[in-house]
Amino acid sequence: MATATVLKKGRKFDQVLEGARTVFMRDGFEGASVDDITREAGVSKATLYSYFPDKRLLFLEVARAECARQADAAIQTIDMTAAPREALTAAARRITSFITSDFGQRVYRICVAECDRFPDVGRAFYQSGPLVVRQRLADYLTAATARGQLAVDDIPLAADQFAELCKANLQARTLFGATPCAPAEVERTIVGAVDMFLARYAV
Amino acid sequence: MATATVLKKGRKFDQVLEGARTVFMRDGFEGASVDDITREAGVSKATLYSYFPDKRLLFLEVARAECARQADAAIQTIDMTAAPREALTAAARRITSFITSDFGQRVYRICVAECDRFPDVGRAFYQSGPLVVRQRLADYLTAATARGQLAVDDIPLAADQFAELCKANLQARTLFGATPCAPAEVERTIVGAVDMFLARYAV
DNA sequence: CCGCCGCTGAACTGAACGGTCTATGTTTAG
DNA sequence: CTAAACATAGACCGTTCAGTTCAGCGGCGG
Repeated sequence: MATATVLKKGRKFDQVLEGARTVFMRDGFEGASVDDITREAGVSKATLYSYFPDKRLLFLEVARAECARQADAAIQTIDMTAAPREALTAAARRITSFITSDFGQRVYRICVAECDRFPDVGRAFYQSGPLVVRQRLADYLTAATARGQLAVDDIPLAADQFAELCKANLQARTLFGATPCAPAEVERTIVGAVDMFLARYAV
Repeated sequence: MATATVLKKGRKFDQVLEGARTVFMRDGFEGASVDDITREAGVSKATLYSYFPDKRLLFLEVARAECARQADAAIQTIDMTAAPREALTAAARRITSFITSDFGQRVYRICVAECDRFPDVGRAFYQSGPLVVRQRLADYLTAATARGQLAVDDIPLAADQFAELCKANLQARTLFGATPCAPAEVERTIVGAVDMFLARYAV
């Protein structure tokens, strides 16, 4: 990759990136100081600045890597041939577990906070997260509809609706720290999402 | 109110709060400088610090006021006696218009970003926003179910589901600035939400 | 007319932070 | 073995910013 070649110059490159990841994820962009990052990475400031021209670019690189990681996690495909209830339940479980995970929450929080300052980060997150999920779901819905297992007229809308149903209450709760989400509640949300979706789109 | 009495001392109090509101909403907590706020409020720094011991407390006060304002807006009640389709459509229109509004988006963004540093802000937002909507919806669903117009078993879940369906794609899109949301799309989301909800819970 | 009180505006402090510079290893080529 | 080239640590610099201080101003009650 051209950009990576431009950046990567020494053996401590990954160390810097890893330290930056830790600190940025913990403290956000403004909250993280470059000194913290060097300490965390076990690297000197000059070393850091030899790899990245400034803090902003370092953050963008970390964000890009996180988005890619998220895309990888999301791409674990839905079983395209499974019956609707099974396929949707499995998908819902994946989505809810990401949303309630510490990692998912931190990424979301930072992207929401910083995509004002860094529009690229917001777009990258959206495209490598929600959009991937939406596309996967849409693919499945298309296949299932073709097979006559579902009757979906507006596929993109249905995909969005299902993804959103999986979040019901869970995302807000974890994000604003009102009360922790019990596993039973997650399960209830999943079943509720699948039931509602099938009530609307089953043949 | 006891706390207000402790704080309020002079005629420029509201001026300070208003200026702080403007700047915090525009720039967030870290992004806002106290000097900016005094300039915006047309007030000296000493005056500001005579009302609020520090920036953090000032922010909390602004956030509390914003949450209250949001609660007021949300409280405009659903017509409890209307038929499901009309009542739900009206509710959906209120919810979507708040979500896609500049104001709603800013409040949400700031709360998500800062509720790590200020857990109180997160909780206040949740309780005076999503929770109020949820309660209103639950009240309506209870009434409509009693009237035999709907058949909802798990009322809190159904309320969350409906609120969430209204966000489908709209919130993520506006938040991450991928592409603006056309009014037609909002309408499509509203109709989709109501259709799906009724498919699941109509008698 | 006096004294009080809220307010002003500007100067100041101390700390934090992004970014740079220099002195000191460390590696590699000849 | 030596010297050039590069990597590194961390002191250092300039700036920004929260919060303080203080001398003075204007209006209002007594």
